[in-house]
Amino acid sequence: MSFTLRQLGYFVAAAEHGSVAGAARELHISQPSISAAVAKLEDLFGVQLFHRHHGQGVVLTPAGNQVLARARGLLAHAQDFEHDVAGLATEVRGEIAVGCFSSFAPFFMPSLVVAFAKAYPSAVITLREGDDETMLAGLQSGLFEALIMYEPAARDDVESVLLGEFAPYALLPASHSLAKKRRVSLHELCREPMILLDVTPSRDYFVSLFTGIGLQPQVRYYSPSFEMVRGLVAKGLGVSVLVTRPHGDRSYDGEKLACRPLIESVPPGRIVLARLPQSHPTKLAQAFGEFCQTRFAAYANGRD
Amino acid sequence: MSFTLRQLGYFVAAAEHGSVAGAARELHISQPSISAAVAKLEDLFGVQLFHRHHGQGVVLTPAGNQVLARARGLLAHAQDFEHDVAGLATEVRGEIAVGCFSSFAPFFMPSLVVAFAKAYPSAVITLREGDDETMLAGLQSGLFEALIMYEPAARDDVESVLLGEFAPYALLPASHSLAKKRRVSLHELCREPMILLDVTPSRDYFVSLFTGIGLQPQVRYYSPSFEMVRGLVAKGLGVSVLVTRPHGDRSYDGEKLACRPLIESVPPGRIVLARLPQSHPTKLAQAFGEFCQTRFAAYANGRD
DNA sequence: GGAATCGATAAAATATTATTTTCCTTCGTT
DNA sequence: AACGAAGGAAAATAATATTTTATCGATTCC
Repeated sequence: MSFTLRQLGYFVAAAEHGSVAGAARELHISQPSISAAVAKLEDLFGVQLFHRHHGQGVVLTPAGNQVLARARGLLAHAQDFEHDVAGLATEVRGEIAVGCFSSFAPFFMPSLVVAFAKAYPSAVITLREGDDETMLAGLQSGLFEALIMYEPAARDDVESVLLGEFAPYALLPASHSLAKKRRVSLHELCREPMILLDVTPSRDYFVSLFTGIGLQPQVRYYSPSFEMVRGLVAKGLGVSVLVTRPHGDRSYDGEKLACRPLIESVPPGRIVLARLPQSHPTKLAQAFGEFCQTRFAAYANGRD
Repeated sequence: MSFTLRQLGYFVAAAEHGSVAGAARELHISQPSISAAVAKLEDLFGVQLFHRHHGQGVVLTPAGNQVLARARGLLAHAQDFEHDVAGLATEVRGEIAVGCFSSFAPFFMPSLVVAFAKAYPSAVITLREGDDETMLAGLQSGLFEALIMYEPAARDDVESVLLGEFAPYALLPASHSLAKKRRVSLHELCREPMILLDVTPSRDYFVSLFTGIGLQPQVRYYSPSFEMVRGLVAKGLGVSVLVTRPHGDRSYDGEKLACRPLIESVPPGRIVLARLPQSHPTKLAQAFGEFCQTRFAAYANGRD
């Protein structure tokens, strides 16, 4: 690619003016600049573009005419390109890939995607979900720009903002004696067989609720499936502690469940929006971040 | 237009390699060149294009991905442009505007255009005709690239190559006594009333045939129309001298004409191809010039 | 732990682009 | 015919960009 967009622009200007000097005046540059640019193009292309009529401007050769038409097209394309790219930094549009930790993806993401699409019609969200490590790796490798997940251990290559804190609750069979109380304590729960949602990093969080106050839960079943945990609890095989809570209080096979707040004041589950530190994020990425924050704030007000 | 095609190319290469250093090796330039180009683009666009993973290449940001797609498009367009323009200098295609002196345009141009179009199917000839001065002015102003005309007075801003020499002939009414001879002399003709084709520069040429040998023709009618001259001669109003000769020997109103060679050896009418001196003519212009020369050479062999 | 790879940076060298000045040609005017 | 104005080209110089040659910090692989 030997020629320059600038040279093409000078050539087009000269052609439109029928005058090198006139084009120079319009572009606020010196006349020899244009003269040199045109000469260089002619040399590069091996084709004479103008007839020089001394003291009386320039006239396109037929070849110059054909070059002019194509040059205009290319310059227009370049301008479109610049406009589009500049738009990425200044307008909320384009595509944004978002990741979400699987466990709570179905609780937040569908409505969030819809609401965001409504707020920013010219933006497109691409969604991915997966386990904690996969998602973090994907974020780092640029697979997506934003990741909604439980607050990870502090790291310098990922920055995260808190979206909301969600208090864990006890999950009991509806018929369980503890279900008669309005609130249950971890001490009471710890006497029951425990059914643990076996997903990183939730697992460690749930266990830490007990160990944090010196208790040691008796885990009877480990399951990586949220609904499996609910099913096991519903059938009376044990109790569990969870954070996210679906709308209905029945397991997939129809058994009734009871959710009760914990008596103890425990550290809540902290859901964050994680992003790679970027010196120049797109406007869309910024808008998505702000949107998540305000939306989760509203969410917290409505629930807590 | 602040960015450069070169910068875009470097960016695309880096994106394709997932590595600044790798792209540098492929392009046979130094690694900092690419690093700087990408940094400049990011600065210009206000958008981060790559995530830098130290010691492990670069990964496109989602924004970078969108820029990449458009950059590829623009670069492809630029390459097409370059290819097309280069083709003007190396291939016989495109458009060429050709002028022709009206007087003999209908004798040569239709078949010449057809033959040229057949020889170079991807070339297009645009044809114009007019009087001598208009045509020369058009050539100089770049209205067309080539001009077929009678040899003009020598000038330094137009170069011309001889296409063919055409001997003038005497045009007589078929019933005229001179028509009984195989050849006629200018002296004999000069005794008849003369009907002169009144077109520059033909007029001066025809008169000079007589004055060149000390004769003074008695011009009865001046007409700028070739067929008018033939009609007047056919009706017995006088005789004429012409160069171009149509296929039939009848005037428009059906009267019969006779054409006879001149006895004297006179300077022939010289038809030339005139062009502006161009340092870099298109391949098409060159091809047209050569085509005209070979075609007129064949023409001369067949006729003279 | 050490070698190798990758990307960013600083400084020097090189190219490219702009500007100023001057010259030459052509055109319109006197 | 002479003159000045306008337009373009050429040469010299100045200002910018780009490229290269180092060098550094960070990371991965062995």
